[in-house]
Amino acid sequence: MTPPTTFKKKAIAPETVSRKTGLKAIVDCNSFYCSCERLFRPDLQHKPVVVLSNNDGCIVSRSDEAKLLGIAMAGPYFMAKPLIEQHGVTAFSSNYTLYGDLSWRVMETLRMITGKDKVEVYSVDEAFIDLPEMTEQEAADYALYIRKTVETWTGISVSVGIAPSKTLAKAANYIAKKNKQHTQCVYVIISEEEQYRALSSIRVIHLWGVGRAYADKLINMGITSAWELRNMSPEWAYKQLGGVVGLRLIKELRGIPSIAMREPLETKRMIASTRMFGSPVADIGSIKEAIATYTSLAAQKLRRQSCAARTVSIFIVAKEQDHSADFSYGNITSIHTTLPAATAVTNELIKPAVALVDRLFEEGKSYKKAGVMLSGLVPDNAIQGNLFVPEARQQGRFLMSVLDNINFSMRNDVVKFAASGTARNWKMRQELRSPRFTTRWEEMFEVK
DNA sequence: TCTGGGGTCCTAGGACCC
DNA sequence: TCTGGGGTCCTAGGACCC
Repeated sequence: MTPPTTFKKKAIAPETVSRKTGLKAIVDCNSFYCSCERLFRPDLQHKPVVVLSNNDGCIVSRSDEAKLLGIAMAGPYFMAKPLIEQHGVTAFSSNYTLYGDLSWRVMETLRMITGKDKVEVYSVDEAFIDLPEMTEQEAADYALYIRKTVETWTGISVSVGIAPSKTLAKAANYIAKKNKQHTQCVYVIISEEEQYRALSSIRVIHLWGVGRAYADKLINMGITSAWELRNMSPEWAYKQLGGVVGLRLIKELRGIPSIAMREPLETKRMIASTRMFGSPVADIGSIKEAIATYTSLAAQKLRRQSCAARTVSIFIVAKEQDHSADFSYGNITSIHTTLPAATAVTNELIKPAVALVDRLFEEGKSYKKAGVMLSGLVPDNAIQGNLFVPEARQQGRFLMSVLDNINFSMRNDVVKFAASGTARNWKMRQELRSPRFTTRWEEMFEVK
């Protein structure tokens, strides 16, 4: 079984061997946030529903009925408002506590069906699943089984795509969603004929890994369908589509898995907490309160993944003076500081973060957004073993875990740091939020 | 008047080291 | 006057994702 002596490390490209690697599934919740809201409002079944982003700024989820009315995804709420009122669309502010809980139930269901270590949670409403080799028919049956089980156990409807690679599975999922009656929300791409049929029907912009910039470029070159892209050479893709990224894309489209399944317990390398303000803020005190609050949020996330941070960055975004400016290129200023030692203790992060505000804030300007980023993350046990960490630090860590538990089970603002302030005139609008049915006793769903 | 909030990966270039 | 070849780490910026 030893390789021939002439074997050279780079001479043989293993991917040309086309080994049998099984299949990948992507399970994607249909209009996830809307589905969550409707779960507790059966009267809204088959009625148009939208869910808004933080601050009620954009539309981030639309039911099929809302899509049919022509309400744009990620469009500003105020622009869609006439359409929403005209058709009696129900709008909700986002309720992340509720969505997070339902997401967990969906993912648990998938883990119970397919095995704990087979599921890679990709986002709040999507997961990849590692599957063994199957025929096209077996895969279709299995996809249907997944869909029905998740729906029965959680009340959330999902679409399932199955293919040899993640990118093809995403493409299959796209077709499943596009054509719900016909596909029953499942689609499988395995054989070359099927790859041809499926990819010919998909525009490049709808591929996973192709965004606006690349799509424009491809269309300018006369490449419009996913099938045409698939048939370009790897060398061409390397040159035109961002090096190894493009190379991977082409391979994946040919059914050669090149994006690996991720370890389930992988941790984030950077943690951010940022928000728009409810209304523009011009005094430094309020900005500091906001930064302190975001820092404690970020610190909670940090501890949840058992890490500590070495670098603290903050940014603030000034309100544009002229209205012609493209809003996404706002007047953003940022600054960072490196701590003497990594920490996960909230007040050790708040202090430097708030100090940075003094260096960024300009008197006379008003601001619409601020944020905190924690990076240079290291596992927390790396610091716990440090002999030079004073006793007080250990106590600080204990206090933090108590605080996290309280905040998890009670209203988030019951316990907070004094630096976060109490007036909170900068906080975001959330006028249309539904109750946290599944995680707050006092807001639990009532059966009549 | 009103436009989200997270993230990831990759590349290039500079500083610095041996 | 000559001025290598490798490596690491960091930062900025671009592209993408949900």
